[in-house]
Amino acid sequence: MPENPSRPSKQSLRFVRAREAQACAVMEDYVEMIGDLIAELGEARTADIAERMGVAHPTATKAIARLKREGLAVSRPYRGVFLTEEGEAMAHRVRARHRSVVELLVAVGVPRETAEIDAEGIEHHVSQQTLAAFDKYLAGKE
Amino acid sequence: MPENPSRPSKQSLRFVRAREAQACAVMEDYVEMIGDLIAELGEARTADIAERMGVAHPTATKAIARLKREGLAVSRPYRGVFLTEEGEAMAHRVRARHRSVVELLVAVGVPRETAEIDAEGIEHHVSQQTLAAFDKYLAGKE
DNA sequence: TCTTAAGTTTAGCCTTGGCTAAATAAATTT
DNA sequence: AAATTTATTTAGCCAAGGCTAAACTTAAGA
Repeated sequence: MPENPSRPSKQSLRFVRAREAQACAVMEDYVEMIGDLIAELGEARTADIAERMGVAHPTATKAIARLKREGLAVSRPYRGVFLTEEGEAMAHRVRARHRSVVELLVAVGVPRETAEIDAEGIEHHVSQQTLAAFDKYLAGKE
Repeated sequence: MPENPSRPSKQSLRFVRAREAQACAVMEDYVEMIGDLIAELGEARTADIAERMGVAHPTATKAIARLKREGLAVSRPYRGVFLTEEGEAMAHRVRARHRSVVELLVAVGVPRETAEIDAEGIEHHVSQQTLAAFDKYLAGKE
């Protein structure tokens, strides 16, 4: 069997990795957003989540269902959404990474507003090692 | 009508952008890969494309069909795939951007091997402005 | 309280991008 | 030339993540 996607060749590894990262991206975004809303407003409602994510309500509802299924969030019907400990932890991690990515982009000369936009897509593909390098670089800058 | 996904709020813009970028990502990867294979081997066969992208044959076949539908590639049944002028142009653009992203990551201290992996996901979210900033930064470092 | 307004969920559709299994075509070997 | 191997495509499945329209709950106002 010369072809076996479960044991990818050296060449294809980075594509497989990128796809894996992408699969987490949406969940990470929702978790972070729910964290933000709770911090700001005390609770995260479907409508607010949808509005800020730029999607229709039912899309947010589906995403929330998936978060619950994966143990990242909890909610009772027609009530606000809250994060589990695991969700909370992910939100913190994601928020910190987001900040580092934005700061690094700014540090190398990207306008802040552009950095904010691009970071939203970039952050999900920044590995531990790369994040560590970013933080070290930023620490070295002052 | 307070909610209208087609005119996203300021808050949600960056998510909409990230989703748009993601939608192009797969096409960009295939186009670049086809370009690589043609450069290396003179033609791009389905099996080779699939192998290097880390997917099963039929997945590559489907992607190729979409490339053709969008005017980026051409092929006759059971024959190799080739790029249109538009596809060629995209391949060049993507390749250049990829190089810049890798070099920037290396320049800020990311190990080259990690940079190669992470760049694969990151590159698709690097806007013109950010790319310009990267190139300027790299030129300054020379 | 009862009606209306606002918010949430459910139902059902679409596309993308994965997959496996089967059919078909091309190339190679005997 | 025929048979076998190799390569490609087709068929059909699945999940994710979009959407709209309709149903259902909750909250608010008359």
